[in-house]
Amino acid sequence: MVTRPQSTKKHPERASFDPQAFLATVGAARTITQCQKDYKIFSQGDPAEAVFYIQEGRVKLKVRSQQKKEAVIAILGAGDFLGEACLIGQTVQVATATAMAPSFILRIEKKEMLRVLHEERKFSDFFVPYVLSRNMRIQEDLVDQLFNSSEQRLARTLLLLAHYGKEGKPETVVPEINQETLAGMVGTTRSRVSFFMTKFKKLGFIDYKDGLRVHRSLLSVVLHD
Amino acid sequence: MVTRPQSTKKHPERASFDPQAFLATVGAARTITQCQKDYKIFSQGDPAEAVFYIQEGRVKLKVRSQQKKEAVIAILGAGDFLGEACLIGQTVQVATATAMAPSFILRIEKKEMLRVLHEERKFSDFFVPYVLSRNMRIQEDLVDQLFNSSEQRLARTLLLLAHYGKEGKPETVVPEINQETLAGMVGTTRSRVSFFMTKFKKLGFIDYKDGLRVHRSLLSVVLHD
DNA sequence: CTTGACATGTTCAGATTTGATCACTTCTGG
DNA sequence: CCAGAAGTGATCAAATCTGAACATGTCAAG
Repeated sequence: MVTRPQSTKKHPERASFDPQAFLATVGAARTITQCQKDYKIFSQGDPAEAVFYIQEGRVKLKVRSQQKKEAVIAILGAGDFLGEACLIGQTVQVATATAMAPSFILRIEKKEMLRVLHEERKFSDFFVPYVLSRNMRIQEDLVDQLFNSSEQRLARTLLLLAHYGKEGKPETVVPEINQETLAGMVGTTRSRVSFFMTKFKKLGFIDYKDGLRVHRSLLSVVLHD
Repeated sequence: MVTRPQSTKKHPERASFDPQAFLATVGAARTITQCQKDYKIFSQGDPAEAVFYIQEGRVKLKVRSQQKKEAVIAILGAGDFLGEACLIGQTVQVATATAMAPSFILRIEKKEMLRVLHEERKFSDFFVPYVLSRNMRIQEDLVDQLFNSSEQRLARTLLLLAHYGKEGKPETVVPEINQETLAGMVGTTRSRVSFFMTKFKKLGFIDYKDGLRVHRSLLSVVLHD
C-alpha cells in the first residue's frame, strides 16, 4: 500500500512554517525545477546528494526489485520532501521519483540541508514533526499490508486518494492514475485491481461520471472482516 | 515484516551522541523503569503523553486490528525510541509495547521532549537522523511486504534478527522469539512459519544447536526469484 | 508422577492470489 | 483512415495462503 498524498493541513502541535521563509534561508544551494508529468526527478540507483521539496504538484515514488517487480511506496504532494535518506548517509536513491502532474520541485543540496537543519531552529522544529508524520504514514501502510486483503487495501487506497475524511461528498479521484499504478500501490497485480474495480462498480461503490469517483460506501469494504 | 532491532552503530553522517548527556538535560520530567520480560510499557489505546527511550533491552511493538488479528510492526532495542507519535499530536497509542527481555526504559514527558528538541541543538541533531533511519527501516519492511512471498519475508526477518551483515559467522538469533511472533512480523500464520522453519532446517539453512542459529545460506531464499 | 500450559510439527480442504493470455476500447500521430 | 500504444475487462490453471485441527514435545507446578 501507499502513503497518501500530503494533506494540506500540517502538524497540529506546531506553529505552521512558511516554506517561503525556508526558501529564503537556503540561499544559492537550491534549484527550482518546473517539470511536466512523467518527468523523472531521480531514479533508483542515482547518487543521492540532495533533498527535494515539492512546492506544488504530485510525485510518485516507485521501487523496482531485482525481479523487475515494481511497487509504489508513496504518492507525495505539495509540502512533502523526497530523498531525505541521503541525510543519513544513504549514497544512492532506493526509489525512482516521477512527477504525476506538472510540478514545482525544489532541490536542496545535502550539505545545505544539513546546515539548515543544524542552524535554523525554526526549520528543524518544522522538519522533525514532518519526518515523524511521514513515519506514521508509512507505518499505517505497513499495518495495512499486514492485516488486510488486497481488496481491502485497494478500497483504502482509493478512499485515501480521494482524500476521504474531509467532507462527506463523493470525491473525484486524481484522474491520472491507472490500474497498473494502483496495483503497485496495493501490492497486487493489475488483473486483480481490474477485477475489484468492476466489482466495486457493480456494487455502486465507485462510478465513472467525469473521472473516477469514490463513494463513502466503499468504506464498507475496508471495514468488513 | 518487521523492523529489526537497532544495531549499535549509529548514523554515519553525525557525530555520535551520548544518551547519558541527553539524560542529564531532561531533568525531572523523566522516569527510569527497570522492567522484566512481558512488562507492558504501554497498550494500544492508552493516552499518548510521553516518549520512551530504550536504554537497554528489547521491546516488541504490536498492533491489534478490529478483527483481533495481531501484527508485530517493530522489534526495537537499545537506543530506540517508542511512542514518538505523541509529538505530532497523536493522542492515543496505536500499538502495544512489550518488553521481550529485562529492559531499562526511560520515560520522557511529551512536553519535555518537545522542549529539548527545540532548545538543545545537539539533541535535535541526533534525533532527526534517528527518525530518518527509523523511516528507512519501516520503508524497507513495507517494500519487503510488497515484493516478497511469506517464505522470503520469513528468511529476511530471521537474517535481520540474527543481525546479519556484521560478520560472516552463523549467528544466534534472539532465543526468546516464538513462531507466533515471527508470524506476526512476517504477516502470515503460525502454521506457515512452522512449515517454512522445518523446510529451512531440512535444507540446512538454520539449526538449533544452542538456540536458533541462522546460516548465511538462508540468503539464497531471500534472493531467489 | 501427573497435569496443564505452551510452543512446535503436520496436515488439509477451501479460499485467495498470481501470472499469463486474449479481446475490446480509446486515443494519437502519420 | 489506419497502425500502434495504452488502458481495461475477463478467464483460467497453477501457486500460495488461510484457518483450523490434531499430535507431539517440553517444562514447571502441584
